[in-house]
Amino acid sequence: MSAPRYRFAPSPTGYFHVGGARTALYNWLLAVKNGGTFVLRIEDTDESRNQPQWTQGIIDALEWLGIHKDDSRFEGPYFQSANAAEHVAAAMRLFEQGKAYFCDQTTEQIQARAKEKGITGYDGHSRDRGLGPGDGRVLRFRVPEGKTVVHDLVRGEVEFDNATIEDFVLLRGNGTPVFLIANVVDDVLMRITNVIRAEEHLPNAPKQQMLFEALGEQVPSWAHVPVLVNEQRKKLSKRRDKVAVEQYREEGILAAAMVNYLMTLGWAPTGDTEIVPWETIVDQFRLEDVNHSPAFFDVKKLLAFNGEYIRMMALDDFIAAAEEVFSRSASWPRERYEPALFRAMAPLVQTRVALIPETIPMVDFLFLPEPPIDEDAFTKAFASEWAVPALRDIAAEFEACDFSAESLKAATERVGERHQVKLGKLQAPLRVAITGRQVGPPLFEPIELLGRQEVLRRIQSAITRAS
RNA sequence: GCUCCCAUCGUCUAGUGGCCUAGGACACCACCCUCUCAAGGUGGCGGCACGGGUUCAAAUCCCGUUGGGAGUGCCA
Repeated sequence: MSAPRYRFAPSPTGYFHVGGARTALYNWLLAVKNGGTFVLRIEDTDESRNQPQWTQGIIDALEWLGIHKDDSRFEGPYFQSANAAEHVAAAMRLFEQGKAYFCDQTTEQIQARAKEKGITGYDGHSRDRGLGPGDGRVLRFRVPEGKTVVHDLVRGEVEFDNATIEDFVLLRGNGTPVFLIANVVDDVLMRITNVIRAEEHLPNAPKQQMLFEALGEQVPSWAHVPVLVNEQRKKLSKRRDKVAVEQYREEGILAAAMVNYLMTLGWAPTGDTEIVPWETIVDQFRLEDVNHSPAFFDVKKLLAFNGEYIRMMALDDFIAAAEEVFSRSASWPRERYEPALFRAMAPLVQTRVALIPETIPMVDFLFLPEPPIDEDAFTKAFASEWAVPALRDIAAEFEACDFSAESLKAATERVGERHQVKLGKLQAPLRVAITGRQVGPPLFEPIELLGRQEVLRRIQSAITRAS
């Protein structure tokens, strides 16, 4: 028994679908677990659609997910379009053996006859007309009588009556192969032993199985995993839904969180938590355990996973990740950035973000010359008549205290007692004065970091603004 | 229409005939903690689609119904 070979065959589309990410992960996981190989094949019979940057996009996305091109278990990328000659040769072999035949019927003619007969699809009109190859003639597979049963690792045995499968096209009128045959021939060429793909391909399985058999080749082991759906329970589509993993990545989803989340769709690790390391998933995952029904891709839950992963990060890693995001942000005040200030704040923001980029509005006020005032927050915070007088008192207290977070808080509390306002309420105008916003990380630490002069200036500026 | 697939809390799932008055996670709600917001802690809400069988026993097996989905291209 030779080592299994799993193939992942995405189409070059310019973006990497989360559903594709999931099947890629399944293939990779099993290849790793079973000592096999992960074979990447860019699947398009049309050479012109194989854009190099799209292929690179797929490789980058796989890399991000932890499927590394330079890993010894990774093979490819191969390009389906490169094998066109082989595809045609195999199809012609089928023709010579009488397992396929040429047909000159146009789509219109086929439809007209189908309508007349009250059937759908092609009726096998040219089966016994003995046509040879010719311009505009398609080569169709002569579907044998009987039944085809597909042994599927996730769904068991699926039986198809061959009578319900029309004589499908192998070669187009212009002589080029269609994906059904190209796919099978490539699988043979690349010695693929395991096919794991989305359920939408299940209806293709009997057709391809018949081709493997007609070609005298070993049928691979099939596994069709359920599709990912949106809240309307429809298959995730580029038009309607956010499906590009690149987009989630840009928004700050961590690879580990994405991988973990994707793996909990249709499957779950043992125990009371779904947040588990990749090694555990590899260890426990079995295709046979994958659910049979479609799973809703829940962005809210993905975000929750991401928050968990952020909180699990070591402080230094969190800081590095945040600084990476800062460096890519157009609005980030990079010329005034002080790493030490952020380092002091980082532990306070780490528990407050679900996405790394959310760090920016939590700390930018430290580095901006003026706090970015949120008008609504400001109006609300200064609505009470005690706001301005209390702030004046706070300024006076701040002037006198030793300016540690602790004493700043104590000072503010004293002012609160004087004005009969709880700290929870009193912090609102102070917070807006300092940070510009009504919510954020704990207040007194950044006040300490900002320093007496700047803090008093911001308070004064807020008082002026409110009057 | 035809073919195929599917059916446990709102969502993702555990469950492979007795351990199930169905467990966990996300979301939601309440309380605790608390300088806002989070995080954390505690508790709560909430489900086996329906109808028949089989069995001493069914979420689990069988049949049917209903409801969802996918495919139905000289796309992949």
